[in-house]
Amino acid sequence: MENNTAKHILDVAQDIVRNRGYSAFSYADISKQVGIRKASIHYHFPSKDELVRALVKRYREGMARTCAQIAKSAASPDQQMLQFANLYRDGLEHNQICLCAMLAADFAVLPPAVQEEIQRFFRDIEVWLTTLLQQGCDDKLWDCQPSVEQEAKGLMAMLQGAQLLARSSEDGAAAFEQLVYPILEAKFSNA
Amino acid sequence: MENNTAKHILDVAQDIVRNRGYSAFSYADISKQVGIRKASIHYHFPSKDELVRALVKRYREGMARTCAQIAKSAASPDQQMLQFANLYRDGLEHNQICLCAMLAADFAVLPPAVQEEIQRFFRDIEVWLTTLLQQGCDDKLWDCQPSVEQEAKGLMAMLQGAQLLARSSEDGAAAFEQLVYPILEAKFSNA
DNA sequence: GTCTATACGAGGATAGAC
DNA sequence: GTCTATCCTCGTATAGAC
Repeated sequence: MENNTAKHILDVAQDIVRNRGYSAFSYADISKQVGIRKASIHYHFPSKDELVRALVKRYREGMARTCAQIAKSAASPDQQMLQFANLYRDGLEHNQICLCAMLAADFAVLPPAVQEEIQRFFRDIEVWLTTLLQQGCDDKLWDCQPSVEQEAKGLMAMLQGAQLLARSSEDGAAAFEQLVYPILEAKFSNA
Repeated sequence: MENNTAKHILDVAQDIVRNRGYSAFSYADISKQVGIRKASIHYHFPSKDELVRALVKRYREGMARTCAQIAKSAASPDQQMLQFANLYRDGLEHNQICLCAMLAADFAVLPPAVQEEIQRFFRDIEVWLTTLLQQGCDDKLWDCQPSVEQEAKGLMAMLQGAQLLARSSEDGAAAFEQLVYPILEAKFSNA
């Protein structure tokens, strides 16, 4: 139980940013939810830029671990694809989209170090998806046209976009499911 | 030439919001670019909420007109689809994504009146795309699975998501093209 | 590590002169 | 219609006591 204050701050900050965006989150918000004063946050993270940079880095590394676990599981490619999509759906149940999807929208106002973390996140995801698609093609389950790379990019775009669209629905998670699942079913089932 | 100040303010505000988001735009920004004082903006738009509401309404109506023009043109369904996609690409040349895509990310911090405008925008787009897809299916050009409605949702999601992803690339317009065009080609060509 | 106190700028908004 | 002047709140950040 090494649940220190720094982790608590990042947890709260992540909730706020995923829900409201980079420009609309403040030390005051964190202060209230963590239960310490604004000034105390600066002890753990000297500036807002540093805080967000650490936040995105942690998020990216966590996502990489989660994806690695999915990949090394015994699940079939189509099950892996569904597990991956579910990562996005789950956040929507609390009105949260992917941290990096939100920050991609805010890209123009981000400090350069954070911009680089975002780019790396999407690169990692694209590589992971490409690998999964390649496996499905090798197993003769799927047929990726015109290429696995192209299919991976298209899938990423659809998932990111579906989250955005789901935000403006009353039940975001349901809207996401209705949009994404039939498409995944049609393209990446193993029936 | 009835290019009054109110229109100038909205033009500038639109550029800023599409580039930086709702929370990161201010009266000071508009003031500088329009060449009037902050206080003068309040004469045209009493509050920030009113300004953004007028902005989204104008954007939605303009988009509806543009789409109507595409629909009533002599262009074939696949050409219409390309023209539609190009609307999104064009903004990226100035680092701008669809106003409503940006505001969908900021949805949680928007005043209710603006939220309703956003929802209406996406509804309008979805109806328009569904109509186009239905026409293509009627003409035996395309085959929409599992349904035209589903295909329309998926297309919207991909286009919105492709814009987001393109933001973090150096050349956003090029990244958008490389992601979207091959997919449109594969699905909605008339060859 | 967390606190109080404070600096300093930027935010939206209003009153009233011109 | 646009200006100056001003208000009040909130933003990040720092100094120094405990």
